[in-house]
Amino acid sequence: MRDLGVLGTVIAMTTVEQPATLRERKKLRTRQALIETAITLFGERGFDNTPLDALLEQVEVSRRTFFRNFHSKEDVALTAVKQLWDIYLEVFDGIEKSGPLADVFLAAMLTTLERMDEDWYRRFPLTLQLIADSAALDGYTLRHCAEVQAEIACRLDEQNRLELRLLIEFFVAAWRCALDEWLPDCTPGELPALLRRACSTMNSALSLEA
Amino acid sequence: MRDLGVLGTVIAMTTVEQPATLRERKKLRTRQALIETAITLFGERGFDNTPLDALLEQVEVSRRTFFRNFHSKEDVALTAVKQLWDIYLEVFDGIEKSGPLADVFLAAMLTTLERMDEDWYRRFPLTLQLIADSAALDGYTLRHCAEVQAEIACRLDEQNRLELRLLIEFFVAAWRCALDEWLPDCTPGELPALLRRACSTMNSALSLEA
DNA sequence: CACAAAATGCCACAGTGTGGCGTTTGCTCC
DNA sequence: GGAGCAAACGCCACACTGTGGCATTTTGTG
Repeated sequence: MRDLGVLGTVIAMTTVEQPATLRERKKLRTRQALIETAITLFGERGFDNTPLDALLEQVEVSRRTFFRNFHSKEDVALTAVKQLWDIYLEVFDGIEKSGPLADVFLAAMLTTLERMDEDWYRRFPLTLQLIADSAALDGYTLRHCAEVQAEIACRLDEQNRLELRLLIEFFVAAWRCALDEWLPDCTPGELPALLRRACSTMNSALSLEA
Repeated sequence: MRDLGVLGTVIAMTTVEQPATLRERKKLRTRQALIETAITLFGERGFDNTPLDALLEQVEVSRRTFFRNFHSKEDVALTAVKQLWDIYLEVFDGIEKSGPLADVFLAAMLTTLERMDEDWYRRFPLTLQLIADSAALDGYTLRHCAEVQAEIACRLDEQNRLELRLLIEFFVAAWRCALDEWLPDCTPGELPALLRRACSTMNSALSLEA
Protein backbone atom coordinates (compact mmCIF):
# COMPACT_ATOMS: atom_id res chain seq x y z
CA MET A 1 0.00 0.00 0.00
CA ARG A 2 2.67 2.45 1.06
CA ASP A 3 5.61 3.63 -1.00
CA LEU A 4 8.66 3.19 1.24
CA GLY A 5 11.21 3.79 -1.46
CA VAL A 6 14.17 5.02 0.57
CA LEU A 7 16.50 2.26 -0.40
CA GLY A 8 18.80 2.19 -3.36
CA THR A 9 16.88 4.63 -5.50
CA VAL A 10 19.81 6.99 -5.59
CA ILE A 11 22.88 6.07 -7.52
CA ALA A 12 25.56 6.97 -5.01
CA MET A 13 27.53 9.60 -6.83
CA THR A 14 29.70 10.02 -3.78
CA THR A 15 31.15 6.57 -4.25
CA VAL A 16 32.28 7.34 -7.77
CA GLU A 17 32.24 4.20 -9.86
CA GLN A 18 31.96 4.95 -13.53
CA PRO A 19 29.91 2.09 -14.94
CA ALA A 20 31.67 0.14 -17.63
CA THR A 21 29.03 0.10 -20.32
CA LEU A 22 28.39 3.13 -22.48
CA ARG A 23 24.66 2.76 -22.06
CA GLU A 24 24.80 3.13 -18.30
CA ARG A 25 27.20 6.04 -18.54
CA LYS A 26 24.81 7.82 -20.88
CA LYS A 27 21.90 7.15 -18.58
CA LEU A 28 23.86 8.46 -15.62
CA ARG A 29 24.81 11.55 -17.57
CA THR A 30 21.22 12.55 -18.31
CA ARG A 31 20.39 11.74 -14.70
CA GLN A 32 23.00 14.12 -13.43
CA ALA A 33 22.02 16.73 -16.00
CA LEU A 34 18.46 16.54 -14.69
CA ILE A 35 19.62 16.90 -11.09
CA GLU A 36 21.96 19.78 -11.84
CA THR A 37 19.51 21.68 -14.02
CA ALA A 38 16.74 21.05 -11.53
CA ILE A 39 18.40 22.73 -8.54
CA THR A 40 19.53 25.73 -10.57
CA LEU A 41 16.21 26.14 -12.38
CA PHE A 42 14.13 25.67 -9.25
CA GLY A 43 16.47 27.99 -7.44
CA GLU A 44 15.90 30.74 -9.98
CA ARG A 45 12.15 30.49 -10.52
CA GLY A 46 11.04 28.69 -7.36
CA PHE A 47 10.05 25.03 -7.10
CA ASP A 48 6.29 25.58 -7.12
CA ASN A 49 6.37 28.08 -9.98
CA THR A 50 8.56 26.00 -12.27
CA PRO A 51 6.64 23.53 -14.42
CA LEU A 52 8.33 20.24 -14.99
CA ASP A 53 8.18 20.87 -18.72
CA ALA A 54 10.64 23.73 -18.32
CA LEU A 55 13.16 21.29 -16.90
CA LEU A 56 12.49 18.66 -19.55
CA GLU A 57 12.83 21.20 -22.32
CA GLN A 58 16.16 22.47 -21.06
CA VAL A 59 17.67 19.01 -20.59
CA GLU A 60 15.94 17.81 -23.77
CA VAL A 61 14.44 14.62 -22.44
CA SER A 62 10.90 13.37 -22.67
CA ARG A 63 8.48 13.13 -19.77
CA ARG A 64 8.66 9.36 -20.00
CA THR A 65 12.39 9.13 -19.43
CA PHE A 66 12.24 11.57 -16.56
CA PHE A 67 9.76 9.44 -14.66
CA ARG A 68 11.84 6.36 -15.30
CA ASN A 69 14.66 8.04 -13.38
CA PHE A 70 12.71 9.81 -10.66
CA HIS A 71 9.51 9.08 -8.82
CA SER A 72 8.32 12.66 -8.84
CA LYS A 73 9.23 16.27 -9.38
CA GLU A 74 10.12 16.51 -5.69
CA ASP A 75 12.38 13.51 -6.02
CA VAL A 76 14.83 15.13 -8.41
CA ALA A 77 15.06 18.27 -6.28
CA LEU A 78 15.84 16.31 -3.13
CA THR A 79 18.58 14.08 -4.50
CA ALA A 80 21.21 15.59 -2.21
CA VAL A 81 19.09 14.89 0.86
CA LYS A 82 18.48 11.30 -0.17
CA GLN A 83 22.15 10.76 -0.87
CA LEU A 84 23.03 11.96 2.61
CA TRP A 85 20.70 9.52 4.32
CA ASP A 86 21.72 6.67 2.05
CA ILE A 87 25.32 7.16 3.10
CA TYR A 88 24.24 7.60 6.70
CA LEU A 89 22.51 4.23 6.78
CA GLU A 90 25.55 2.68 5.15
CA VAL A 91 27.88 4.22 7.72
CA PHE A 92 25.53 3.27 10.52
CA ASP A 93 25.60 -0.37 9.47
CA GLY A 94 29.39 -0.49 9.60
CA ILE A 95 29.90 1.38 12.85
CA GLU A 96 30.52 -0.25 16.20
CA LYS A 97 27.48 0.17 18.40
CA SER A 98 28.58 0.40 22.01
CA GLY A 99 28.02 2.93 24.74
CA PRO A 100 25.24 5.53 24.66
CA LEU A 101 23.18 5.23 21.50
CA ALA A 102 22.93 8.99 21.21
CA ASP A 103 26.68 9.11 20.73
CA VAL A 104 26.47 6.39 18.11
CA PHE A 105 23.91 8.34 16.08
CA LEU A 106 26.02 11.46 16.31
CA ALA A 107 29.26 9.69 15.41
CA ALA A 108 27.63 8.09 12.38
CA MET A 109 26.49 11.48 11.10
CA LEU A 110 29.91 13.04 11.66
CA THR A 111 31.50 10.24 9.69
CA THR A 112 28.88 10.65 6.99
CA LEU A 113 29.60 14.35 6.67
CA GLU A 114 33.29 13.56 6.21
CA ARG A 115 32.47 11.14 3.42
CA MET A 116 30.46 13.59 1.34
CA ASP A 117 32.44 15.10 -1.49
CA GLU A 118 32.87 18.68 -2.61
CA ASP A 119 30.13 18.57 -5.20
CA TRP A 120 27.64 17.45 -2.59
CA TYR A 121 28.59 20.36 -0.34
CA ARG A 122 27.80 22.64 -3.25
CA ARG A 123 24.39 21.12 -4.00
CA PHE A 124 23.18 20.46 -0.47
CA PRO A 125 22.82 24.10 0.65
CA LEU A 126 20.97 24.90 -2.56
CA THR A 127 18.61 22.05 -1.82
CA LEU A 128 18.05 23.29 1.73
CA GLN A 129 17.09 26.67 0.35
CA LEU A 130 14.61 25.06 -2.04
CA ILE A 131 13.05 23.19 0.88
CA ALA A 132 12.83 26.36 2.95
CA ASP A 133 10.93 28.08 0.13
CA SER A 134 8.45 25.36 -0.77
CA ALA A 135 5.91 23.74 1.51
CA ALA A 136 5.51 20.82 -0.87
CA LEU A 137 9.22 20.05 -0.76
CA ASP A 138 9.26 20.40 3.00
CA GLY A 139 6.49 17.86 3.42
CA TYR A 140 8.21 15.45 1.07
CA THR A 141 11.46 15.82 3.00
CA LEU A 142 9.78 15.20 6.34
CA ARG A 143 8.19 12.05 5.03
CA HIS A 144 11.51 10.84 3.71
CA CYS A 145 13.04 11.52 7.12
CA ALA A 146 10.31 9.45 8.75
CA GLU A 147 11.13 6.54 6.46
CA VAL A 148 14.79 6.76 7.38
CA GLN A 149 13.88 6.80 11.06
CA ALA A 150 11.81 3.65 10.59
CA GLU A 151 14.76 2.07 8.82
CA ILE A 152 17.12 2.89 11.70
CA ALA A 153 14.66 1.58 14.28
CA CYS A 154 14.29 -1.59 12.24
CA ARG A 155 18.02 -2.31 12.46
CA LEU A 156 18.15 -1.86 16.22
CA ASP A 157 15.06 -3.83 17.06
CA GLU A 158 15.35 -4.29 20.77
CA GLN A 159 12.86 -4.65 23.58
CA ASN A 160 12.60 -1.02 24.66
CA ARG A 161 10.96 0.24 21.52
CA LEU A 162 9.51 3.39 23.02
CA GLU A 163 12.83 4.72 24.33
CA LEU A 164 14.50 3.80 21.08
CA ARG A 165 11.94 5.54 18.90
CA LEU A 166 12.06 8.62 21.08
CA LEU A 167 15.82 8.78 20.90
CA ILE A 168 15.80 8.48 17.11
CA GLU A 169 13.23 11.25 16.86
CA PHE A 170 15.36 13.39 19.16
CA PHE A 171 18.47 12.89 17.11
CA VAL A 172 16.79 13.75 13.84
CA ALA A 173 15.25 16.79 15.50
CA ALA A 174 18.71 17.90 16.62
CA TRP A 175 19.95 17.39 13.08
CA ARG A 176 17.21 19.59 11.67
CA CYS A 177 17.93 22.28 14.24
CA ALA A 178 21.60 22.19 13.30
CA LEU A 179 20.66 22.58 9.63
CA ASP A 180 18.50 25.58 10.42
CA GLU A 181 21.42 27.31 12.08
CA TRP A 182 23.75 26.29 9.29
CA LEU A 183 21.53 27.49 6.44
CA PRO A 184 22.40 31.21 6.50
CA ASP A 185 26.09 30.84 5.75
CA CYS A 186 26.55 27.13 4.94
CA THR A 187 30.25 26.90 5.66
CA PRO A 188 30.97 23.18 5.24
CA GLY A 189 33.39 23.01 8.18
CA GLU A 190 30.90 24.42 10.64
CA LEU A 191 28.14 21.88 10.31
CA PRO A 192 29.74 19.23 12.56
CA ALA A 193 30.20 21.76 15.36
CA LEU A 194 26.58 22.90 15.09
CA LEU A 195 25.37 19.33 15.21
CA ARG A 196 27.52 18.57 18.25
CA ARG A 197 26.16 21.62 19.97
CA ALA A 198 22.55 20.68 19.23
CA CYS A 199 23.12 17.16 20.53
CA SER A 200 24.80 18.35 23.72
CA THR A 201 21.92 20.76 24.29
CA MET A 202 19.32 18.00 24.29
CA ASN A 203 19.65 17.29 28.02
CA SER A 204 19.23 20.87 29.14
CA ALA A 205 16.34 21.34 26.72
CA LEU A 206 14.28 18.80 28.65
CA SER A 207 14.62 20.80 31.84
CA LEU A 208 13.97 24.15 30.23
CA GLU A 209 11.91 26.49 32.42
CA ALA A 210 9.31 28.94 31.22
CA MET B 1 5.77 32.23 -0.98
CA ARG B 2 4.86 29.57 1.54
CA ASP B 3 1.35 28.45 2.48
CA LEU B 4 1.27 28.57 6.29
CA GLY B 5 -2.45 28.08 6.58
CA VAL B 6 -2.74 26.55 10.03
CA LEU B 7 -4.83 29.33 11.46
CA GLY B 8 -8.58 29.52 11.50
CA THR B 9 -9.15 27.34 8.47
CA VAL B 10 -11.12 24.87 10.51
CA ILE B 11 -14.49 25.87 11.82
CA ALA B 12 -14.24 24.61 15.37
CA MET B 13 -17.02 22.08 15.52
CA THR B 14 -16.02 21.31 19.08
CA THR B 15 -17.07 24.77 20.18
CA VAL B 16 -20.58 24.25 18.89
CA GLU B 17 -22.07 27.57 17.84
CA GLN B 18 -24.87 27.18 15.34
CA PRO B 19 -24.59 30.23 13.12
CA ALA B 20 -27.72 32.35 12.97
CA THR B 21 -28.17 32.73 9.25
CA LEU B 22 -29.61 29.95 7.15
CA ARG B 23 -26.96 30.41 4.53
CA GLU B 24 -24.12 29.68 6.91
CA ARG B 25 -25.93 26.71 8.40
CA LYS B 26 -26.34 25.26 4.93
CA LYS B 27 -22.69 25.82 4.14
CA LEU B 28 -21.65 24.18 7.38
CA ARG B 29 -23.91 21.23 6.63
CA THR B 30 -22.31 20.47 3.27
CA ARG B 31 -18.92 20.98 4.92
CA GLN B 32 -19.64 18.37 7.52
CA ALA B 33 -21.15 16.06 4.93
CA LEU B 34 -17.91 16.29 2.95
CA ILE B 35 -15.82 15.53 6.03
CA GLU B 36 -17.96 12.62 7.13
CA THR B 37 -18.24 11.05 3.69
CA ALA B 38 -14.54 11.58 3.11
CA ILE B 39 -13.29 9.56 6.07
CA THR B 40 -15.71 6.71 5.43
CA LEU B 41 -15.10 6.63 1.69
CA PHE B 42 -11.32 6.90 2.01
CA GLY B 43 -11.45 4.29 4.75
CA GLU B 44 -13.20 1.82 2.46
CA ARG B 45 -11.28 2.32 -0.78
CA GLY B 46 -8.05 3.89 0.47
CA PHE B 47 -7.10 7.54 0.20
CA ASP B 48 -4.80 7.17 -2.81
CA ASN B 49 -7.20 4.95 -4.73
CA THR B 50 -10.26 7.12 -4.22
CA PRO B 51 -10.66 9.87 -6.80
CA LEU B 52 -12.02 13.13 -5.52
CA ASP B 53 -14.88 12.84 -7.99
CA ALA B 54 -16.21 9.84 -6.08
CA LEU B 55 -16.56 12.00 -3.00
CA LEU B 56 -18.12 14.89 -4.90
CA GLU B 57 -20.60 12.58 -6.58
CA GLN B 58 -21.72 11.05 -3.31
CA VAL B 59 -22.15 14.39 -1.52
CA GLU B 60 -23.55 15.94 -4.70
CA VAL B 61 -21.44 19.07 -4.78
CA SER B 62 -19.37 20.48 -7.57
CA ARG B 63 -15.60 20.60 -7.67
CA ARG B 64 -15.76 24.35 -7.34
CA THR B 65 -17.59 24.37 -4.02
CA PHE B 66 -15.34 21.69 -2.61
CA PHE B 67 -12.23 23.75 -3.18
CA ARG B 68 -13.88 26.77 -1.65
CA ASN B 69 -14.20 24.79 1.58
CA PHE B 70 -10.91 22.89 1.56
CA HIS B 71 -7.46 23.60 0.24
CA SER B 72 -6.88 20.10 -1.05
CA LYS B 73 -8.01 16.50 -1.00
CA GLU B 74 -5.68 15.88 1.93
CA ASP B 75 -7.20 18.79 3.79
CA VAL B 76 -10.67 17.26 4.08
CA ALA B 77 -9.28 13.94 5.25
CA LEU B 78 -7.20 15.55 8.00
CA THR B 79 -9.86 17.77 9.51
CA ALA B 80 -9.76 15.92 12.83
CA VAL B 81 -6.00 16.44 13.11
CA LYS B 82 -6.28 20.13 12.35
CA GLN B 83 -9.07 20.55 14.86
CA LEU B 84 -6.93 18.99 17.55
CA TRP B 85 -4.04 21.36 17.01
CA ASP B 86 -6.32 24.36 16.69
CA ILE B 87 -7.75 23.61 20.12
CA TYR B 88 -4.27 22.89 21.41
CA LEU B 89 -2.99 26.31 20.44
CA GLU B 90 -6.09 27.86 21.96
CA VAL B 91 -5.57 25.98 25.23
CA PHE B 92 -1.88 26.77 25.18
CA ASP B 93 -2.58 30.48 24.94
CA GLY B 94 -4.83 30.42 27.98
CA ILE B 95 -2.69 28.23 30.21
CA GLU B 96 -0.36 29.52 32.92
CA LYS B 97 3.22 29.03 31.84
CA SER B 98 5.36 28.42 34.89
CA GLY B 99 7.76 25.68 35.89
CA PRO B 100 9.30 23.24 33.41
CA LEU B 101 8.11 23.93 29.87
CA ALA B 102 7.87 20.22 29.16
CA ASP B 103 5.17 19.96 31.81
CA VAL B 104 3.35 22.93 30.27
CA PHE B 105 3.27 21.31 26.85
CA LEU B 106 2.00 18.08 28.35
CA ALA B 107 -0.63 19.76 30.50
CA ALA B 108 -1.92 21.71 27.51
CA MET B 109 -2.39 18.52 25.52
CA LEU B 110 -4.13 16.74 28.39
CA THR B 111 -6.54 19.64 28.70
CA THR B 112 -7.04 19.61 24.94
CA LEU B 113 -7.90 15.91 24.98
CA GLU B 114 -10.51 16.57 27.65
CA ARG B 115 -12.08 19.27 25.53
CA MET B 116 -12.58 17.15 22.44
CA ASP B 117 -16.09 15.79 22.12
CA GLU B 118 -17.38 12.32 21.44
CA ASP B 119 -17.73 12.80 17.71
CA TRP B 120 -14.09 13.80 17.46
CA TYR B 121 -13.03 10.63 19.30
CA ARG B 122 -14.93 8.69 16.67
CA ARG B 123 -13.36 10.43 13.71
CA PHE B 124 -9.80 10.83 14.97
CA PRO B 125 -8.85 7.11 15.04
CA LEU B 126 -10.28 6.71 11.54
CA THR B 127 -8.11 9.60 10.42
CA LEU B 128 -5.02 8.06 12.03
CA GLN B 129 -5.66 4.89 10.11
CA LEU B 130 -5.94 6.81 6.86
CA ILE B 131 -2.60 8.47 7.60
CA ALA B 132 -0.97 5.15 8.40
CA ASP B 133 -2.08 3.78 5.03
CA SER B 134 -1.13 6.68 2.78
CA ALA B 135 2.30 8.21 2.34
CA ALA B 136 0.79 11.35 0.86
CA LEU B 137 -1.39 11.92 3.89
CA ASP B 138 1.53 11.23 6.21
CA GLY B 139 3.67 13.84 4.51
CA TYR B 140 0.88 16.36 4.65
CA THR B 141 0.37 15.68 8.36
CA LEU B 142 4.05 16.05 9.15
CA ARG B 143 4.15 19.39 7.40
CA HIS B 144 1.12 20.55 9.30
CA CYS B 145 2.81 19.49 12.53
CA ALA B 146 5.88 21.52 11.60
CA GLU B 147 3.71 24.59 11.10
CA VAL B 148 2.15 24.11 14.51
CA GLN B 149 5.60 23.78 16.05
CA ALA B 150 6.65 27.03 14.45
CA GLU B 151 3.51 28.62 15.82
CA ILE B 152 4.28 27.44 19.35
CA ALA B 153 7.87 28.62 19.13
CA CYS B 154 6.65 31.98 17.89
CA ARG B 155 4.54 32.49 21.01
CA LEU B 156 7.39 31.69 23.38
CA ASP B 157 10.04 33.70 21.64
CA GLU B 158 12.80 33.84 24.19
CA GLN B 159 16.54 34.05 23.98
CA ASN B 160 17.42 30.36 24.10
CA ARG B 161 15.92 29.45 20.78
CA LEU B 162 17.86 26.24 20.28
CA GLU B 163 16.77 24.66 23.55
CA LEU B 164 13.22 25.78 22.95
CA ARG B 165 13.01 24.37 19.47
CA LEU B 166 14.52 21.10 20.59
CA LEU B 167 12.03 20.79 23.41
CA ILE B 168 9.10 21.45 21.11
CA GLU B 169 10.36 18.83 18.68
CA PHE B 170 10.75 16.39 21.56
CA PHE B 171 7.24 16.94 22.79
CA VAL B 172 5.68 16.44 19.38
CA ALA B 173 7.80 13.35 18.91
CA ALA B 174 6.48 11.98 22.20
CA TRP B 175 2.95 12.75 21.06
CA ARG B 176 3.45 10.84 17.82
CA CYS B 177 4.90 7.88 19.72
CA ALA B 178 1.90 7.88 22.02
CA LEU B 179 -0.40 7.88 19.00
CA ASP B 180 1.42 4.92 17.50
CA GLU B 181 0.83 2.91 20.65
CA TRP B 182 -2.74 4.08 20.84
CA LEU B 183 -3.67 3.27 17.26
CA PRO B 184 -4.30 -0.49 17.61
CA ASP B 185 -7.18 -0.23 20.09
CA CYS B 186 -7.92 3.51 20.30
CA THR B 187 -9.63 3.49 23.67
CA PRO B 188 -10.26 7.18 24.32
CA GLY B 189 -9.43 6.97 28.05
CA GLU B 190 -6.02 5.45 27.46
CA LEU B 191 -4.47 8.15 25.33
CA PRO B 192 -3.58 10.51 28.22
CA ALA B 193 -1.78 7.72 30.06
CA LEU B 194 0.19 6.78 26.96
CA LEU B 195 1.20 10.38 26.42
CA ARG B 196 2.28 10.74 30.04
CA ARG B 197 4.34 7.62 29.76
CA ALA B 198 6.03 8.79 26.56
CA CYS B 199 6.85 12.15 28.15
CA SER B 200 8.26 10.60 31.30
CA THR B 201 10.39 8.28 29.17
CA MET B 202 12.11 11.14 27.39
CA ASN B 203 14.85 11.50 29.99
CA SER B 204 15.85 7.87 30.04
CA ALA B 205 15.72 7.76 26.25
CA LEU B 206 18.62 10.18 26.05
CA SER B 207 20.83 7.89 28.09
CA LEU B 208 19.82 4.71 26.27
CA GLU B 209 22.70 2.28 25.79
CA ALA B 210 23.23 0.03 22.81
C1' DC C 1 -41.41 42.83 -3.93
C1' DA C 2 -36.90 44.43 -5.45
C1' DC C 3 -32.12 44.62 -5.10
C1' DA C 4 -27.47 43.30 -3.51
C1' DA C 5 -24.42 39.77 -1.87
C1' DA C 6 -23.05 35.26 -1.44
C1' DA C 7 -22.84 30.65 -2.73
C1' DT C 8 -23.06 27.35 -6.43
C1' DG C 9 -22.55 24.95 -10.95
C1' DC C 10 -20.53 24.61 -15.35
C1' DC C 11 -16.66 24.98 -18.40
C1' DA C 12 -12.02 25.33 -19.82
C1' DC C 13 -7.33 25.05 -18.67
C1' DA C 14 -2.54 24.09 -16.49
C1' DG C 15 0.21 20.72 -14.24
C1' DT C 16 1.60 16.04 -12.51
C1' DG C 17 1.97 11.28 -13.12
C1' DT C 18 0.93 6.55 -15.74
C1' DG C 19 0.56 3.12 -19.46
C1' DG C 20 0.82 1.44 -24.26
C1' DC C 21 3.53 1.05 -28.25
C1' DG C 22 6.60 1.77 -31.97
C1' DT C 23 11.50 3.23 -32.71
C1' DT C 24 16.18 4.04 -31.78
C1' DT C 25 20.52 2.76 -29.58
C1' DG C 26 23.86 0.12 -27.47
C1' DC C 27 25.34 -4.73 -26.25
C1' DT C 28 26.69 -9.46 -27.61
C1' DC C 29 27.58 -13.33 -30.09
C1' DC C 30 29.08 -15.18 -34.17
C1' DG D 1 31.85 -6.23 -39.06
C1' DG D 2 26.95 -7.82 -39.23
C1' DA D 3 22.60 -10.00 -37.10
C1' DG D 4 19.84 -10.38 -33.35
C1' DC D 5 18.40 -8.94 -28.81
C1' DA D 6 17.33 -6.13 -24.87
C1' DA D 7 17.26 -1.75 -22.85
C1' DA D 8 16.24 2.89 -23.15
C1' DC D 9 13.71 6.43 -25.43
C1' DG D 10 10.01 9.39 -27.59
C1' DC D 11 5.33 10.07 -28.71
C1' DC D 12 0.55 9.76 -27.63
C1' DA D 13 -3.47 9.37 -24.88
C1' DC D 14 -5.43 9.27 -20.46
C1' DA D 15 -6.69 9.96 -15.27
C1' DC D 16 -6.44 13.03 -11.49
C1' DT D 17 -5.73 17.41 -8.83
C1' DG D 18 -6.27 22.19 -8.57
C1' DT D 19 -7.54 27.16 -10.51
C1' DG D 20 -10.10 30.93 -12.76
C1' DG D 21 -13.98 32.99 -15.37
C1' DC D 22 -18.75 33.56 -15.77
C1' DA D 23 -23.61 32.79 -15.63
C1' DT D 24 -27.21 31.13 -12.40
C1' DT D 25 -29.50 30.24 -8.24
C1' DT D 26 -30.28 31.23 -3.43
C1' DT D 27 -30.42 34.11 0.61
C1' DG D 28 -30.48 38.24 3.41
C1' DT D 29 -32.32 43.05 3.53
C1' DG D 30 -34.78 47.30 2.80
